[in-house]
Order: sequence, then C-alpha cells, then structure tokens
Amino acid sequence: MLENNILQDENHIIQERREKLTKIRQQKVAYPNHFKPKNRAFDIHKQYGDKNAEELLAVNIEVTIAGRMMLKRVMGKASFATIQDGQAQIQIYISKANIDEACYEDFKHWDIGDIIGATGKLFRTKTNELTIEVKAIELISKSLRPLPEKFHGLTDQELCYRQRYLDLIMNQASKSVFLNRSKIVQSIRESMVNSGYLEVETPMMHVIPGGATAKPFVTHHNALDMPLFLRIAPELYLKRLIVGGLDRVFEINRNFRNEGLSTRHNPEFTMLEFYESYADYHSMMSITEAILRKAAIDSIGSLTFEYQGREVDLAKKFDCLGMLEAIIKYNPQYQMCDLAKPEFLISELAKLTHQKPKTDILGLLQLELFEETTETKLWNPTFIINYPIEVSPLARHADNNSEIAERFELFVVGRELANGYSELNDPEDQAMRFKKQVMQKNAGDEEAMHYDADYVRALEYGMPPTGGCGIGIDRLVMLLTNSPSIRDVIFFPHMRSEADINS
RNA sequence: GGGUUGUUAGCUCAGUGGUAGAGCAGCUGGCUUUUAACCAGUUGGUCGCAGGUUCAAGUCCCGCACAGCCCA
Repeated sequence: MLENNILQDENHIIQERREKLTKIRQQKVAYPNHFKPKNRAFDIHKQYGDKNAEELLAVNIEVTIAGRMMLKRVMGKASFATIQDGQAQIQIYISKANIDEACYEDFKHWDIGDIIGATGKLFRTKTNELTIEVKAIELISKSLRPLPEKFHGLTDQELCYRQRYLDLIMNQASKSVFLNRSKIVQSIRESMVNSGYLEVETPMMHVIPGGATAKPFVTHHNALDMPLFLRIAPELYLKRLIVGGLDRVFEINRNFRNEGLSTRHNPEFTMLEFYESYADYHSMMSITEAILRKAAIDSIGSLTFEYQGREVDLAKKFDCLGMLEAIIKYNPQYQMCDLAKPEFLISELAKLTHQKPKTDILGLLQLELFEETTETKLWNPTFIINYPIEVSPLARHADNNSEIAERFELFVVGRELANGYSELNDPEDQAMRFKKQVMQKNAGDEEAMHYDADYVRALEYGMPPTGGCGIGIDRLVMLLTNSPSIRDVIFFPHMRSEADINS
C-alpha cells in the first residue's frame, strides 16, 4: 500500500533520474559523505566581489564549495552552472580541457537540483561575473525530483506551504522572511536577558487549561489515564515562578488553540510572555515599546517600514487611549453615555454583525463593539487601556475603580500584537474571578476559564505586585517582514491533509 | 460558517461543446565565456474526485475535496 502511494506521483522524469542513480550506485557510493566545502558563496562574493580580472589572476585564489545546481548551460566542450549554498549563489565554469574527460561526460548528465561539490580558482568571465574555474567536481547527492521551472519558480501558494523545503530552495524572498524571523526572536531574547530576565520553560501539557480564554486541544495520558490539555497560554505557570521568587522570567514558546484557521490564526503559534515583580502595566508598555523597536532595528534595520503598501512608524512614542475613548475617537457617531448602556450596545452590535450578541454583560459588549468598530482602524502602534474587568479575569483592578482592569492591549496595522497587565495578586479576588468564569462556563461559554485551585493556593502564599505581558511572535514577524498571512512566517503551517499522499 | 475565484504535463500557464496545447524541465544530437544560454529533433496527460446533460464535456449542470481572497 505504502509502495503504491509512493509510486503514485512518479513520472518519467523521476524514472530517468532513478536510472541515473542506479548507474551511479554501480560505480561508487551514491550518497557519499566525505566532501568538505571550505568556502561559502556569500563569503566569496563578500571577499572577492570587488576584485577585477587582473587582481584575481594575480592572487590566484582556490576555493572549494558545495551546493545545489540551480542552472546549467552546456556548450559542447565547456559549460557553466550556478551553484546555490546556504546564503548565496555562485557560477562555476567547467571545461573539458581542465578536468578528466569521463568526469565531464558525467557532469553533462547531472541534473538541475543535484547537490555537487567543486574546487577551482576564482576568475572573471568576459561578462565580468565572478566564477570558479573548476579543476575537480563531484556529485554529492543525486536529486530524483525535478525542481520547479527556473524562471517562474514555485508560485503555487499551497505548494509553498505544504513543501516548504521546495519554497526555500526556489524563493529567496521566502528564505529571507525566515532569516528575519530568527533575527527577531534572537533580538527579543537579547532584550529580555539584557533586562535581567531569566528564560524558563513551563509545561506544554496542562491538567487545567488556563491563562487565556480559548478552546484547548485535548489529549490523553495513558499511564495516568487522565485527560491533558495542550496549553493555551503559559501565564499561570510563569506567575507561579514569580511566587517562587524568580522575579523576572520570560518564555518564548508555542501555544495551542483549538479554533479556526485564518490569515492571522494558526492552531499552534509562538508567544513571548514575560513577568516582572514590582512592575505594573505602565512599565510593561515601556518594555514592549523597547522590545519592538530593537526587534525592528535588529531585523530590518529601520523603525519605519511599509506593511502591505502603507507606512508604519515605530519611532514615535506609541499612542495610548482608553478603550471607550478609542471607540469614540474612531467612531464619532457614538457618545460616551451610550457606551455604558447594555441595551444600546446590544442594538448597535446587532446592526453591525446581523446577529444578537451572545452576552448581556456590559464589559463584554463594550469589548465586542471595540472589536467591531475600532480595532482595524488602529494602524500605527496604539496601546488601548482601561479594559472592563469582566474580560480580564487575571488582571488587577484599578485602585479607584473596581470595574476597570489595569490592562493594555497593543494594536498595530489593525491587529492585536500584545496584551499585558498589572497582575492580580489578591488571592481572594482571584478566587472570586475564577468562580465567575466557572459560572460563565456552566452557562455555555466554552472559552471561559476553569477554577485553578493550585494557582489560587500559590497566590495565597503571597505574590509580589507584578507586571506581565504577552507578545505574539508570529504577528510581529508578519509586521516586520511585510507578510500578509501567518502562514508566510511559520515554516510548516497547519494545512488540511493532502487527499492522495498519506491516505 | 457564508460568499467568491481557482485546480489542465514535474513547474509556469493557454485552451470558443467537436483529435489535449506552449514555454521551461527531461531525452537525443550540435556548440570552448554562458547568464532564464542558444539551435534541431523528441518523450511525457486519470484535464482535482464523483455523478449528470449531450451524438459529443477540460469546456455546461450538481455534489465533494483542497487551496487563495473577502466577510463573519
């Protein structure tokens, strides 16, 4: 059955190449592991890119490279090929006059996509291209599948996502997105470590899913015969560490949410969360600004850039607005007094969404109206503060107003990028908030939180006042790499299974 | 979940109800400085899957799968 499926997408090109491979196997080790490249194309260009033909001749530099053959031009007794290694491409020149005749004949039958190694000295061609004049060349790894067409490359989005390896071979722009992703994550680590934060790892499998309002994935532990949930957020564990006295902690890791897929949602996504004792949501906003600026500089080298054709400016101090203020600022048809009336909000939301809101809780209605009318209009970075307490069950309430959480969310290009607050460290208040969540869950809200008794117990030992924040790494990478879809910044985004490959 | 567009050779794409096409890749031959090399010849198809209408379907109709975009 398996063999059947493997053969299913065989074609005559693959057949030809298998026959070539069979011949290679008869002569030598087909996939040898002895070739050691001494140079990389990027370094060669960097080091010798400014040397002219005479200078190259004078210094007589010999290099040894290995990589994938991307282009091949055979002209009788001499040929050119383009070799691509990790970072760049370089041209090689193979003349029958310079190498063994049998080897040259072999080379003529090697395919685009094959991985080869070559040694030779650098020179410039008539058209002034830096090129390696090959004196020894060998096939290192035979490629059985044809690469996409050399000019158009791979453009089918679905294939780019499903066969990312092929996308990375063919599309330098795609590779560059992922190089930037790595730089961004590295930059964030530096920001945190430089500020005295300790990088930690907390469980990915939770007995009680917590730290966010979201549907979890469920799995089962056989030996203990118990259900386990893939984590929706690390928050409650990181704050347990704050209770334990690790006073500045951060974690960059995956969260899992059992929700729909979209250009902004993948079921597993990467979050940075960080917590600092004796800090509050204002200090978290400052740190967030600093992290984003450093990440932009360290990856793309600028604080201003385009996202999907429109300028984004991270240089100016980020705007900061109350949630209700923001609604009114961007939707002047509303009055502040209206936004305190549930019946007004219900009728507005019904108009906007063409369905009756599922809740009559004031804070939830206000948040929903904000999401409907305002969120997408927040293009340049804007902190939204003064969230209703009902939608912030883990956040401290303001000292002078028990209805308002000391919480912010950061929006950029109309999307939520970060969420932080002064953490709720009053164990009795937290117990009450969990109880309210449980009531909502019992009333049918699948996303409401569970009661986490161990977390309350931890708070009962005393947690210092703490500020905490989460930043969506995938969305940050989208922003800084001008990527329209979250799938463009995740190597292997979740896809429905292919009908014919694994069935 | 709804709307919409797409799915044709390994890739990129044409295709007016009447014999399934091109370029690249592959194969054969030619060519000692090419640049998506070039020239000549040539192989390769379950037209996403399954039904229907029709003398005749890649093309029209229905359903399904997968994907893109928009909306929720």
